[in-house]
Amino acid sequence: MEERIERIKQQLHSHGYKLTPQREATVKVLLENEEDHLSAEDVYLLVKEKAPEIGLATVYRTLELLSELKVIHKINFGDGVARYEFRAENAAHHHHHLICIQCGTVDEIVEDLLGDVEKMVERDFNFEITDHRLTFHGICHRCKAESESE
Amino acid sequence: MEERIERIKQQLHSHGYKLTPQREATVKVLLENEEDHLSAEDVYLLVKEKAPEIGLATVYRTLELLSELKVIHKINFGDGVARYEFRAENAAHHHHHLICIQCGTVDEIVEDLLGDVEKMVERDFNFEITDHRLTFHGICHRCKAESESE
DNA sequence: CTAAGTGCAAAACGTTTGCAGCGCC
DNA sequence: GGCGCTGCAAACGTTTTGCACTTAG
Repeated sequence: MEERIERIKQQLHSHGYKLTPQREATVKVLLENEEDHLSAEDVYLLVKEKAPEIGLATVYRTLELLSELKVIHKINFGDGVARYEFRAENAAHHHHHLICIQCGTVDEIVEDLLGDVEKMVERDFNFEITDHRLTFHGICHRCKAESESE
Repeated sequence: MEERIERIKQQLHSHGYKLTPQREATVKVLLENEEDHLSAEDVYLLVKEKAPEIGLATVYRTLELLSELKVIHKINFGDGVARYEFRAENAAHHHHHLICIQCGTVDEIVEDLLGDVEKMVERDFNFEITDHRLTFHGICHRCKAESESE
């Protein structure tokens, strides 16, 4: 945890930015809730518990800054709010999302399912892929278990 | 074109809705620009050329209605605006998007690349897939050709 | 001292909604 | 003459911005 903050601090410094207390609080919240896909509002409320004087705008500015530095990733599941998650350190390491249409939970698949598909797309469409997004919508194992036990 | 409008008219009627002039103008714009992925604002401006008296709210309501009837599909590429495209007639027929980060063009891949991947996900994660979204971000063949010729 | 960073409030953005009026069966 | 549909304007929730103040190097 500490060393990850230290790393982010260095990334900020190398681009001429500072790790202010507000930014540090925001990063901590993101680290502590790495499993979830927090919205800016979520982050704001959690940060406010540690540092009540922080403003929503600062959280937005920090999230945008961290996105620019590619520390976090801004994702959009189509529900009108942006969510944020840490980026994998090694660029090749992709992951995907399973969104439950019943309970709304977002699970992750950390395996890279698209290696072959990407190669095919690059070749057949002469398209140089820099990133991809893959989400599955459906019913998660929890909701399936629940409906079966009824 | 005419028969497609007729079909949509029937779909509306079968659910107790009418094909009003405003709705018809909207559908026509969607049909005429099927290649593009128009935002609500885009549709509004194009419809306004044919029917200047139309309101933006009506366009939104029409697009929502057509989405409900599964005539069109609301998609979100993460740029903050919803876009719309016609749905494939046969539900099994998926397609995916190639978004160019240089020129912004959205191309389509009509092949279903995910058949095997879906089976794997359903089995390994006990997740019942109802839908999926796959987009690749990168540099399209046009921009690649352009940068090479410089 | 200077520039970056902050909090607040106001603005902007895409989208939705309330409502009075209109037009079609 | 009732009801679906429309246009307008106002409201909405999320995100951005302008500005004066604070802080760190």
